Amino acid sequence: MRNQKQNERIREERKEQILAEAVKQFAHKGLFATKIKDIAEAAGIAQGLIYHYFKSKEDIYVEIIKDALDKLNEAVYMLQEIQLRPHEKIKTAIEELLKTIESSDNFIQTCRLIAQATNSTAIPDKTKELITEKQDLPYQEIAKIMAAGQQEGTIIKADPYELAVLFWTSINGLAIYKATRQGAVSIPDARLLTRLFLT
Amino acid sequence: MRNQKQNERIREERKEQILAEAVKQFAHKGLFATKIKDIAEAAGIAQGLIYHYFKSKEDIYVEIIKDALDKLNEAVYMLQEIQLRPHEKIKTAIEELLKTIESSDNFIQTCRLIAQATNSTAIPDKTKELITEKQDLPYQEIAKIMAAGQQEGTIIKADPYELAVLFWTSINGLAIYKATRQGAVSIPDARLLTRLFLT
DNA sequence: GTCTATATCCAGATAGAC
DNA sequence: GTCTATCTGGATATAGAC
Repeated sequence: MRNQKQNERIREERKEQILAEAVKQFAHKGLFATKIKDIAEAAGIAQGLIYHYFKSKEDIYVEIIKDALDKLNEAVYMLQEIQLRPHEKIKTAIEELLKTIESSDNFIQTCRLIAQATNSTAIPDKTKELITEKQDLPYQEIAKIMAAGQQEGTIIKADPYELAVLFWTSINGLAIYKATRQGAVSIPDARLLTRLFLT
Repeated sequence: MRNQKQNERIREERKEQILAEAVKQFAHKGLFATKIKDIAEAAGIAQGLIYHYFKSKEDIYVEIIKDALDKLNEAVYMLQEIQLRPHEKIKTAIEELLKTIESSDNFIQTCRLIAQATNSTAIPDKTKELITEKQDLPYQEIAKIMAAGQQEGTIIKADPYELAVLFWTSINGLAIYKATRQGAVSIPDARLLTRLFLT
């Protein structure tokens, strides 16, 4: 039936619209300081309508954190596919990530959301599970690449996982830095950071 | 009068005790997820008694964030005093900071508090002012040292402030990393990070 | 100084009209 | 599907007894 299909499309669109506003609010203020009213107002709908689309505020949050973690992991998987030698993978990864930090609000929001969720014990249990489940993969993948590069003698000798920790904490730190000083901030050149890992 | 003095001492002790518990709670859960009841319970006192010592939850928070920022700045000032050549200052600073991250909960809590406050727009105005007022000093100081080291040819050529950004975002990232995985996590060796700045 | 009891408010969630 | 009105719980903050 035509109407049913159309209704479903509207429903999906509304859901996306609510999620999009919720992402912004959560990224800027966190789970507890964000009020359902804020999200509704930003989306230009009545406060009660949110509950036509989501069971609770927590539900929205969980879905958003899940998306954020998935997005990050997906990016890491893509890195895995690229046909490059290990040290070149690290180099391009850093270049791309820093470029994304400078240009895209989306990625920064993802970082902020994950940082907040990771840094707070007062998040829903579902969120905690998602984090313990999905948080480690990026570290593992980068560690693998580091180890491979060490075999080729192009990556500095050190515990690969520690290098991965350094990799992600730097990237993450820079993303948060950028997020908290909107406007003209200069992100360090990718070559600086690359130097940290290459022989 | 003996009684008055004693009362004042008790008053100060209670205040410190409340602040100490509040720091823990805020560091773990943030301003909005932390309830006055939580703090009171952790301190082993009645919920209402908090208001005998502080005007509001926000007031406690502001005082704590102020202390955290001051503590960081104080550490930076101490670095300034040390009689060392620039590249050695950077080296010792990294060593000391990483050592502190590994051993002291205090410093990590400070990092968490500042990170949360910096990363959220939903904090009290007083807190915002404190941050804009005190946040930049550590970056400036490290940038100065970097510039001095460049004069001597011991620090890598790059914008000094960008190097400072890299310095603090790395340290901060590692502190948060450690905070969120309590237990056996290995922080990268200081030499790795030092390598990033020295020629 | 400390506690218990309570006023007040606000936000999440529901009910029901359109 | 959307809105307005409302219920309800919980949290901040205050009042008053001890």
